[in-house]
Amino acid sequence: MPGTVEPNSASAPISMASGADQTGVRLYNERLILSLVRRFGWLSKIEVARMTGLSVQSTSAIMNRLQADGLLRREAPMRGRVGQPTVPLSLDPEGAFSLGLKIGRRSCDLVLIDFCGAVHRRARETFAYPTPDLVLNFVKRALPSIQGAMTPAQLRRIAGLGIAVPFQLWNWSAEIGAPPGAMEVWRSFSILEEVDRLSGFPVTICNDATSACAAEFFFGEAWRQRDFLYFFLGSFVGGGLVLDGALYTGRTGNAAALGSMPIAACERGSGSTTQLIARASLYQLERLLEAAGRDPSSMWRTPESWDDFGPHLERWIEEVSLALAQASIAAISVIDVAAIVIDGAMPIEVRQKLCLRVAALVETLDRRGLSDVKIICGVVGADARAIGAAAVPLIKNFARDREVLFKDALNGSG
Amino acid sequence: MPGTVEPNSASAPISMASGADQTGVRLYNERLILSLVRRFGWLSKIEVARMTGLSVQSTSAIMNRLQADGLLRREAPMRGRVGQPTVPLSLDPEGAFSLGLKIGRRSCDLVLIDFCGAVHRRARETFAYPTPDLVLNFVKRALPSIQGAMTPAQLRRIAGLGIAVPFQLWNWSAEIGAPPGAMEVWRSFSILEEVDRLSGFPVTICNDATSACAAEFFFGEAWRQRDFLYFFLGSFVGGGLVLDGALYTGRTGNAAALGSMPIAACERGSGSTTQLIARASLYQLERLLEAAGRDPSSMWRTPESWDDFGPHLERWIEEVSLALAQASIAAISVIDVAAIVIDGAMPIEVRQKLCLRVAALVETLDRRGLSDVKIICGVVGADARAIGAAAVPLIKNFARDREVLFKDALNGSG
DNA sequence: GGATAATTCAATCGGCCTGAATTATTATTG
DNA sequence: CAATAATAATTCAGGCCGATTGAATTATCC
Repeated sequence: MPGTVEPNSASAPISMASGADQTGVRLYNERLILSLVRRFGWLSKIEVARMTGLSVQSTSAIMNRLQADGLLRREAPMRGRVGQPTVPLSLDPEGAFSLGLKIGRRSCDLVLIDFCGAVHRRARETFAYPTPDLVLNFVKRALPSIQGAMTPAQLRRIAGLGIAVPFQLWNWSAEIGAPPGAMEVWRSFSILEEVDRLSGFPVTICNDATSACAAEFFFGEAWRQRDFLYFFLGSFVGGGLVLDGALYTGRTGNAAALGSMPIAACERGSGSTTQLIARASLYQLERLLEAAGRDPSSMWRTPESWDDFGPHLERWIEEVSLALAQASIAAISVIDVAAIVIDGAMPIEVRQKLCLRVAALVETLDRRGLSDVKIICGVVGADARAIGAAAVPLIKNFARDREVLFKDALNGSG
Repeated sequence: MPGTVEPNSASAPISMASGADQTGVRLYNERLILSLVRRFGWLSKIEVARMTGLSVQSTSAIMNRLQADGLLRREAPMRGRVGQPTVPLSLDPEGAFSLGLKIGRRSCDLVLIDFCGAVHRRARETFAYPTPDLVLNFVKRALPSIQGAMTPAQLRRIAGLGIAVPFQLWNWSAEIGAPPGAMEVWRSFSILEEVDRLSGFPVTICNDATSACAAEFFFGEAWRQRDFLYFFLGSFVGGGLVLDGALYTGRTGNAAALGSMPIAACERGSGSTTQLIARASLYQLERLLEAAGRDPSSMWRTPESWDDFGPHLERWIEEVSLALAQASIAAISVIDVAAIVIDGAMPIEVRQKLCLRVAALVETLDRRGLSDVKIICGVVGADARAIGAAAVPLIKNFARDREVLFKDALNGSG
């Protein structure tokens, strides 16, 4: 019997792949244009048409629609050249709003940002260590207060609420400084569901470092890179990843769990490894300061100035750089990103020093077979996690996903 | 002056992002459907409609077109249930052909495969070490011979020629066994351009392990995984990556250069690292055998049976497993793939033993903060590089790229 | 007023969608 | 056991939506 084929397990994990239609095209083009405008600050319709390859007429129609929707804003026409003046269009900051909840080791923050990433309002609560009750009560108080200050029009434009939370809080509880077992509640507690119940708009959750990466991607300078890997040094170090101009969150929202990367131990012999998290986190600096009889609390109180930490800071930077350099090499042997961005809850000078040192150390390592990589300093800083948490709903709504439908990718099936 | 915005560097690296139109939708849906049929062996129009969310009418139109194009083939209708019988459609093996050129350490292969990955013809040349002349002359002889045996209709359906070549051949030349400096010619020699001149159809080039990954992705079993990381153990170990159901080749075609990953040295103290390539490659087994006074050439001659290598093989497997386990953990802390596939130019039993051992060792490592990962044995084996090289042009033409345009990803810009 | 550049108006095309009709099989029934 | 009903797969016809092409309009500088 010809053509009797066997396979077809038929146990299709139903609809894992969706077909496309015109509405998808519209959505795709709208987001593409918004991304371009975000990226270049402002653009004229003609420039957008040239960049996208869309016809001027279509571009015009789409951008007029976006303007009518309040997402784009007409700027003052630019005269001086022959012909009708260029009308620049830029993002309207009031085009959308988003909330970000960052849950940290000793504080949590709730911020309201606009479409351009500016922080409009913020609330903060500090604690010895985080518990679900503390966080929820904080949200219950802070959320109405923030919403109360918004106009009805603004309220309608809230895209969602993003949560940035360290993954597996219950691990590393000793390092957090919580009593043994105190963090176990987080294992079964769904902060997403609880906040969802309180808020009334879409809630997303993301690893805190991936959130920080989202901030750098959407509002920072790193968009100049098409792909980049991102380290955020908070109490614990973590990471994020941007691929093909889109934030990569992975199956579990835990993509780029760089803190868990094994790093060859420096001192000990016998090829043992320790996780990056135990080598490149801020809590190690805290330990160093404590061991030297210093009060480390200013680390967290004034993340703008660490001028008086002296040799302890230097020592920490050196150790961290070594670990980050090794992690960077390991990472680009998995994904050949063009750039690695380093940011953290620390003064800009410290971040810059760190970046330079990592860049120098990377040069000393065995890079045979690897493409070159730039080490770049993040620009958002300590707030990146909260702002990034808020950025995630905006990205979900207004940034382009992985790109398809290249118009020049012709000859499909002939 | 209100609205005078500064940025807009205007130095737009012209058209980095293309807009979408209906032809893109068509292309996308065609490729999506071809991928689904490839994946499930055969599917009826109704099943495809259900999986994609496309209307039955559109699905029918698209699949009829693909059938008219010779890419899909009607199988015998299946009776037995109420209603009109189901007509299964499967890939037509004659729908497309592709050529793969694999350049290796001691041989090069040229294969012709069909749309389903079956090898129709092959040619091989062996040498002490590869030189551009040897390879080009081989192609000049083998290509006409292979093409000569094809019908005109088949010739018209050749999608292209893919080249699989180790990256940076000039590094590791000592390990290849070439005289010092002999591999330097490769530094400036563009095999792509030369073969392009000879062949007349589109030529692509790809790292050899990424090519092998392409074979596993397109023809192997690993498509069951949406994302996976891939190790191929040849003379040198290398890797590949599949993300979101698409082969990830990276900026340089050198994505997942896993061979360059730093691995904590086992014996030596002081936290030094060595590249994975020096820990998990077949040439180390060759060295072991040579050191034991054995002739290692049967390794390459009979990659189906290594029965008599005894304890040397065992020792090699143990060392390689340790290195691969460490590399696996490092890799999933960068990308949280659900599965890691291990394949290589070795007997199936050896591959299986290796996979089991790696899986066991992964369990013993510190995986805090990481998602679980399956270790899977590749099914293609030694031929994966040549077949994969040929698969690349097919993938470029007929597999879906990164996916966008989810129909259910609604609410774009309200 | 002429050249140039930005923008819009009008008509067409391509691809998917909805709704109705057709076809081929199995199940039911007098 | 033949006629009819039920079911499933497929196709035909008309409409919608969004991008395209071509022509016209507007605003500036020379």
